[in-house]
Amino acid sequence: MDIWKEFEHNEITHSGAHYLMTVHKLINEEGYARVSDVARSMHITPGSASIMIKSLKEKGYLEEDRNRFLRLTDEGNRLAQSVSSHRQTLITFLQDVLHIDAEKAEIDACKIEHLISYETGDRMVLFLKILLSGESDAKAFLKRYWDTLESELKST
Amino acid sequence: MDIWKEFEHNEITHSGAHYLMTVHKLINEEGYARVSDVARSMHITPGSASIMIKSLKEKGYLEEDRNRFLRLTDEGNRLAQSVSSHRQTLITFLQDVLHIDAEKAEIDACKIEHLISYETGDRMVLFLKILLSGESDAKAFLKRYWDTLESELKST
DNA sequence: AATGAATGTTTGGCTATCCAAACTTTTTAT
DNA sequence: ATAAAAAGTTTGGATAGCCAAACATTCATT
Repeated sequence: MDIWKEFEHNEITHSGAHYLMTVHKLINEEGYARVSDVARSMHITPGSASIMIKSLKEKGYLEEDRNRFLRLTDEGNRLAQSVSSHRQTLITFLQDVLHIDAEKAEIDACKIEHLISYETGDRMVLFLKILLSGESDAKAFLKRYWDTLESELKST
Repeated sequence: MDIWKEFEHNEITHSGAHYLMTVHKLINEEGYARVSDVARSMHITPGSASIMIKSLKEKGYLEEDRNRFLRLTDEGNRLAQSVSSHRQTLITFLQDVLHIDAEKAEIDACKIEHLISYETGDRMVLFLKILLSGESDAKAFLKRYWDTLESELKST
């Protein structure tokens, strides 16, 4: 398969990832999540949510009890956590390292959180851990980057 | 607009970016690019290429001369170069810094090259320039990351 | 100029994902 | 128990982008 065609072949779609994370969030914050709760929270119509949630159930990421309360399966939970963790890692890198402003950092992170591989996610976590560890070499390097960035921004 | 819905709102789609980069590549390597050349190069049917190329012409990224040879407009060229440069930057970061293997690095880079903002792209270029400059602090930090990575990989 | 190959376009089908609106089912409150 | 509200599903329409196959056009060679 051509590399550029791999774009479609992901474990989860962007939309699917956000459904799972919304269910997770609602259960944590409200204690439960039904189709219409998810729809409200995501600002989509109940019709769209109904269809997408059916498909996520068929894919084994969501379950529903007798009273139509949604639950993440183990697989769904694993995926939601993986995507959330990728997002957090990316936001940290963009915001705290590259110094992209918060709004743009969130948008970029949200766009790519479900697309990066586990490997990339894991290595970024390690990379950031060491980069932000406070060790003198890391601190010196970061300062050099930030200073250079600042002077480039000033000269514009 | 909810942040997660921004996923769709990009200057160019993944597919569109690859059409533009293919036209660019073909013109450089073969001297010209027609609909069927693009289709062949991308391993898609001429029908799909015909339709997508029509839409890229309507969007002002491609032009066709009297003999149906395709050309990038200034806008198309700018976009193709921007996406290519993002890709190269991402590959460098993933491969030369994080030490992701070449194949995985290419796939990840290809998935997100058209999604990151100019700002992120620019800052990554600067970040990499300083990180890979050979200065002692950067070198020490990188070595620490690589050593830690290696010992983590060994312990698995 | 005529024929066959190459090239290009159109049509209908498929998946994903959204919306609006109609319809059904369940819950709640009287 | 019945009416209203809430929740859920279905249907039809839209966009993006792919394929297959039918169709149209252009080119190249005799």
